[in-house]
Amino acid sequence: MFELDIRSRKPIYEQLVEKLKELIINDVLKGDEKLPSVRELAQQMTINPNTIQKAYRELESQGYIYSQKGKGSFVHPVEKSENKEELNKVREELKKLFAEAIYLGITTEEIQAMLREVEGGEPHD
Amino acid sequence: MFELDIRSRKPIYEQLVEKLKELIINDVLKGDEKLPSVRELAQQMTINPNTIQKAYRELESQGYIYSQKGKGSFVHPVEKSENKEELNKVREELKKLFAEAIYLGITTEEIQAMLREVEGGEPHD
DNA sequence: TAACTGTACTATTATTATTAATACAGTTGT
DNA sequence: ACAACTGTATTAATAATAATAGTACAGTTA
Repeated sequence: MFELDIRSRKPIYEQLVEKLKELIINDVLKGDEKLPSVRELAQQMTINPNTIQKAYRELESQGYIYSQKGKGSFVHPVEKSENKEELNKVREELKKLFAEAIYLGITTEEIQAMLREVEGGEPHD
Repeated sequence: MFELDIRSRKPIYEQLVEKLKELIINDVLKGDEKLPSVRELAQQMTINPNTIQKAYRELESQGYIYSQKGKGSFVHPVEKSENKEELNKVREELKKLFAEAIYLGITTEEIQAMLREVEGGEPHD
């Protein structure tokens, strides 16, 4: 499914959250698609089930997946602008990053080009 | 100078790095301006000097400040696109954030508006 | 019923962050 | 030369967090 950097200083569960978020955002994992079960993924990656569970719990609280006892965990289909907290967090991060990028000398033209590039590749329906 | 969230799960030295970077990027701390000494800042914030040093070391490795034995630590004046590693890291983060923002339903128009906003407020010379 | 699911809990270990106490070398002003 | 600053380095002890291990319970499915 993906790989983690075991010797990174970033906690495993955080890396898991990031990677899964990426897959969901890039529509590799489609809406309502079932994720590997906690135990299954744990075995695949040879890490502890509790660590997977922690990542799933985090993803759920951020609104990216939902879980049902006995059934499994699934990708939360996007209903636009649903998670307001997450939305504002992203807005804040964008502003910070823009300031940093400009500070480092990245031109607004380049930034806009990157935006168009990402925009073009994201018809997630 | 600023405040840290002592009960955040994010390490103190990381918070320090972020805050200082922000001040530098937003030109609150000007080029070649002297930062508080390791011991001084440690006393002000009632945290250990080693923690400050760790943050300063990180900022130096990222190219945001420079330090001189016996003299102090200073804001590194920007010579555009100097730190290529940092540049590419920011580019990568931008792409990820764009994808996430679009996924969450933020329009490209809004993103462009935010960019213009930040752009306008950053004549750091 | 058997074999799956998520979830919760406690205990233990491993890893990392933070503090603490020194020490040394360079700078600055007196 | 001296005192009082600077950054830097090192070692040790403690605190905080991440990760593992083992177990249990409730819901689902065939």
